[in-house]
Formats: sequence, structure tokens, C-alpha cells
Amino acid sequence: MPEGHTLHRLANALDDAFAGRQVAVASPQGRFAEAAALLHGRTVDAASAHGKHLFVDVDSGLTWHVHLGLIGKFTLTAASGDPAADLPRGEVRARISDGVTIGDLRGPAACEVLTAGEVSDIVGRLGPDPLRADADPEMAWVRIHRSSRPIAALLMDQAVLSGIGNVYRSEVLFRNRLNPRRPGNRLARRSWLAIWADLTYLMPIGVRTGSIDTVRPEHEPAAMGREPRQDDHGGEVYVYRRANQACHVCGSRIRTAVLDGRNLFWCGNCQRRG
DNA sequence: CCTCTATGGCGAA
DNA sequence: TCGCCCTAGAGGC
Repeated sequence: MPEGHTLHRLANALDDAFAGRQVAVASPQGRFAEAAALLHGRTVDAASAHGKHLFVDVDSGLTWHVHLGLIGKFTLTAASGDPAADLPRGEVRARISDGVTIGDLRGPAACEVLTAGEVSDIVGRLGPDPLRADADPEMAWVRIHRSSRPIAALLMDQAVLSGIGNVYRSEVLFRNRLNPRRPGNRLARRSWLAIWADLTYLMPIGVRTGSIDTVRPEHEPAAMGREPRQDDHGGEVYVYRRANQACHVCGSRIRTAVLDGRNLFWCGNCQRRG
């Protein structure tokens, strides 16, 4: 689930559900009891996201900081009114509720309550986020064009730009026909600007739909006479997790390799640009 | 039952 | 670069 679009979508949903509402916050398994106690009974001011970080401001002036990591999930459901039916299921690390909506947090990498200064420190370490209106792609370009690391690694570095994960990096490189191993300092400036423009196009779609759909209309299953993608790892994609399958554009076998500790996918035929 | 995997990131070596 | 943390679902035996 969690690339930047997931967190922005979640922030929107939390803001809709809880802004202006007094909330109960509990840590059913006790792991985050300290954080829950600081939030319990407070009124939510606003929820927001920066990169893959979620921030929920409350009326004490403190902020709930959540990072979902690789496996974390934060689900919102309508309270049924039946306490037995609403009991936490699974490893619920934190539950927030106003009696109308229940938010359950599972498997987070971070769940803590921070001061405004601590929040600033975190945000200050992040590169520009394509989902934020204040984001400046030049901030990322300054680092990219000085680095010898491959562009596929730089895209995943949250200090260079934030919110991009393992699906978006493979997909945006494919869509722009870029060689994933091209070093940042040999990447054309126009290629970077194309990547950024594409991310600012793709990621808001992810926020709206909740899944990562990257396939252009002319390559969609109906247009190509193939079966729609049937798995839980996003929507229609060109290369992500399609190792050894045929490229939707040229038919070549999709390649995979570990790059920067994560599985990268690309088409060696389509992606030759720098 | 078991093992493996995952849209992430940290710290040790 | 590697091990490790966290949860849940899938697949193998």
C-alpha cells in the first residue's frame, strides 16, 4: 500500500473524518500506549502528509506522526454501534475514533507524538514531494545532476524527492523510456523535468483512486486484447512485478534486478534514453 | 503447520 | 550490503 499517494489519500480521509472532532485514542496491544495517552481526548485540528509521512495535529499543539513502513496499514471504517462487532481484529497498534468513524493502525514503522520543532526536522530532511503544491523540482535536480548514483536509486531516496516508492520508480522510468541505471550526473535535464511532470500527473490519480495505475489508454487491456491485471499490488502497470512477461509496448521480456536493495523492473528494449 | 513475500527504512559492519 | 523490524496473505507439504 504505502507510497506517497497512500499517505496523502489517508491524510485526506482522516481530515474529513476527524478534523474538529474530539477523539478517543487507544493502543489495544499496549505497544504505543504512551503516544495514545498524549492524543486521547484531544480535538483534531488537521491531518496532512509529506512524502510517506503522515501528520495529525491536535489541539494541544502536538502532532501525531505515523510512518507505515513496508507493511503498515491504516484503515478507516464506520462504527457499527455494536461494541462486540467493533472489537479490534489482528494486531491493532493504535485506534482513533470519534464514535462515528474508527481508524485502525497496524504494523507502523513509526507511531509517535512530536512537537512542532520535531515535525519540522523530519520535513526538513525530505526532498520535494510531487503531491504538494509547494514542491520545487529544482531542489531535487540540484542533487540528481551532481550524483553518480543511478536514477533508479535517486528516485527512491526520500532526501532527493519524497513519496516515490518501488512501484512509481519503475513505472515512471518506463513511461519516459529512461534507462534505470543512467547516473544522475549523466541524466539530461529535460529527462528529469519529464519525470517530475509525469509524477505530478500520475500521483494525484493514485490519491483519487487508491491504486497505482500507469498504463496509457492505448496500452490498456481492452485496447490490447489482453486480460486485466488481477492482483492486489495496484492497478494496471507496465513493468512492476511483471518479470519475464511480455512488454505491453514492444513484447520484449520484462527484466528484473535488485537495485538499491529493492526489486527493479524494466524493459531493456524500450528504456534506452538518458 | 511451514516459508516466503511485500508499495520502507534504519543501523551495524 | 546485510540483517532486522513490523503484519498478513499466499502457497507448499
